[in-house]
Amino acid sequence: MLLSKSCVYGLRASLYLASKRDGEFYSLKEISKELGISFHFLTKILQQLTADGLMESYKGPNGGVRLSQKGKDATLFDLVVAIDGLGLFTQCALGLPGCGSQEPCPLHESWMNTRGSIEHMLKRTSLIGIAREGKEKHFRLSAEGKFSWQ
Amino acid sequence: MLLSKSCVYGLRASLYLASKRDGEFYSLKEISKELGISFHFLTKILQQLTADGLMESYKGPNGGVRLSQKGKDATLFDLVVAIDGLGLFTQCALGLPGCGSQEPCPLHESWMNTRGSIEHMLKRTSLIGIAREGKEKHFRLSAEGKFSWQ
DNA sequence: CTAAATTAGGACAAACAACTCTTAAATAGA
DNA sequence: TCTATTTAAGAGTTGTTTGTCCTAATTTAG
Repeated sequence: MLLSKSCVYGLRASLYLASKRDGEFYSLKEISKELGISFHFLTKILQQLTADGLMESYKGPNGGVRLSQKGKDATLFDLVVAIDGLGLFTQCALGLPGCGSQEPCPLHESWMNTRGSIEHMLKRTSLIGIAREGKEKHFRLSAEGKFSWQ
Repeated sequence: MLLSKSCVYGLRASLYLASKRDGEFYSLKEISKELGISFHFLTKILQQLTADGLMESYKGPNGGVRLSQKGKDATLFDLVVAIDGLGLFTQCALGLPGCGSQEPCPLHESWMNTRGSIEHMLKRTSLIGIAREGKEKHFRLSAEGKFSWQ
């Protein structure tokens, strides 16, 4: 698959937060339930995004997580890189180290283009953009339809 | 990563065979050594391609594998599907089951396009096409440069 | 101050992908 | 026929990803 499960869960949780009231904290319990993601697993992933500065967390009753300013400004590319790293956008399609225009593998040229189009797609898509569009078009964020845009 | 290691190894071995003398058998020992791939692991992968009809094998001294006619006609898409399956070309970027134009996830439209461009790239690239081009341009198929086009 | 709710963090378990090893079957050649 | 060479097939091992569980640490409310 293109993105790891961790990455997909992180993206969906981020889109969830982007769709909610700005500045408020939402508990992991609620997010995991509405999106149908394992609570403990999601905790790990969002801890990573919090450590990365894309989210802010608050402990205690009525605590939870929310997007930081950096998170609100983020594109999907920023989130993917935060979780899966840059590999998808830098590595050779055939896994050859040092593949480049100097010593290209047979797929180098084609893959550079395709890879670029993936990167471009993720970079031009912002969290808040999707949140805005999602409210009109009622995009899905969960398998069973538990989640709905406000 | 986009493709599994098994898939990448299968692709590289197929490109290896496409670059060699047509109709001759090449031993897995030789292929694995020149491409720097574990012998036993490569064996498994090429067994799969043989079972799929993309390669033919011959046991005993001077035995080995070669591309079948189906293999010679194959595009990279055929090989990827044989090893990694159709998932990359059918699944939702956010892993949501039943994602489609009826109930799209936020990435559906964009991902359809990107996914299509990956599919198109793999479908327009044939093994023999690369083998021909590789002899001119000396593409790399192995990490340490053990392999060279004839 | 105490209890409850929440995230943080580590250890653990299960599933899968990647790789290794051993034995069997087929074939060629002496 | 016998031996060496090669693919076939299955079992086993290792490592990574995914998922679970338990114990802190923090904060709110009573």
